[in-house]
Amino acid sequence: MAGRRTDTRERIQQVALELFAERGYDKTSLQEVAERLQITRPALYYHFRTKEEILTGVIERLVESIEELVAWGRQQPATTEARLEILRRISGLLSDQWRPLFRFAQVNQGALEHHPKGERLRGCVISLVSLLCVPGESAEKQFESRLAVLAVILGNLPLLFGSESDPETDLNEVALRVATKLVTGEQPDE
Amino acid sequence: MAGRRTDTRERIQQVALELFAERGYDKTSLQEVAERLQITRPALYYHFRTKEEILTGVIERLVESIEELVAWGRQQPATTEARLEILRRISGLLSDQWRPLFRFAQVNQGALEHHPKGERLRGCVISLVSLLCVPGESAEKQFESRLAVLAVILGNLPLLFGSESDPETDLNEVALRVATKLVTGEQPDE
DNA sequence: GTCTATACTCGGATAGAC
DNA sequence: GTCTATCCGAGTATAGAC
Repeated sequence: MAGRRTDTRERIQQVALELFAERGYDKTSLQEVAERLQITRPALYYHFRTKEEILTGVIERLVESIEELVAWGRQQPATTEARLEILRRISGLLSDQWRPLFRFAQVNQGALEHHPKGERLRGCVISLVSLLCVPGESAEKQFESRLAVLAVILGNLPLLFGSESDPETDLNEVALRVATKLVTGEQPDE
Repeated sequence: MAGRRTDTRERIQQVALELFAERGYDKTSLQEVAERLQITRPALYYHFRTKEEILTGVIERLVESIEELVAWGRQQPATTEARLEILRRISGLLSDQWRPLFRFAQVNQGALEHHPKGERLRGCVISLVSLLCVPGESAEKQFESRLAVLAVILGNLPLLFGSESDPETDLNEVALRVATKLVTGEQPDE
């Protein structure tokens, strides 16, 4: 897993992620990918056997980064403070490194669903959303735990939750406060 | 807007909705649509000038049904009871008539984003999600109002919120209770 | 007014030359 | 490791049959 002479493979994946996130998987032609890399279309087929295999690579990166966070989150204690820390961590990643990956996931939701690796991706997204659930709890508490994670995620997608009235507010902040309330069971603390 | 002698046009839209919801817009070929209708591919072009125009028809149905609900919801009083009634109504529609339409919207999120009519669809989905917002309220309250609607919607997408531990629970019921709490500001009433 | 036959273009994919 | 040539399938356009 080392000593690759050129970096073409990685560059393809990077350009593909960009284009897939912008225009969507299906609407992105390999022609465009090749052009942006200054190579010809069939040249791509040296590095990947199929267009879908390029997708696979991008999905794997997404899956790995989520699984990493889930693994970390699982070995945190079940205290309220630790759970809030998990929420903050998710929010931080989303507004930073994860942004393009999540944009990609959102735009290509349909393509991901029919992809071989889609099952695994779905599984780890569920793990992420369920990270704050405690096994013994009631169905309602579990739903609230998941909703809290979702709230933080949605706080990073202004499209749906942008408040027309006052666009100044930091949506992330608001989402985090609402998620906190959901997890702690209402505690306005102000 | 009446007196069409054959129903081919409607049948195309119906079959298209089915296939788009199943396999996704891009992965559905006009060949498949035509085959399922027992006509030839070019015959579709008599009724619709392009594949995208078929999509447009499906989107319009979706938009209309949402706008209808939003219009009704907007003329409800701002009382707590009325807001809960709105949530119940959304939940009811989702688990019934809207199910295929929402599955379609979910699978084809990417395609919808790049469609001319996508803007309008997005707008009316935002209206739907914001239906319980009251203009003067704090950003937090508004976020919670939107989250309540989302919760009800998510309660109908078992994929993400299914509880492994006890799959017997009616997710809709749970979602509705959680949404109620969000709207009324915590009131366990049990 | 409704559909079929045919043909064109473009994008994904393969084989083989350099 | 990349390019040329080529194939195939899908969206699209048009002519014309009924």
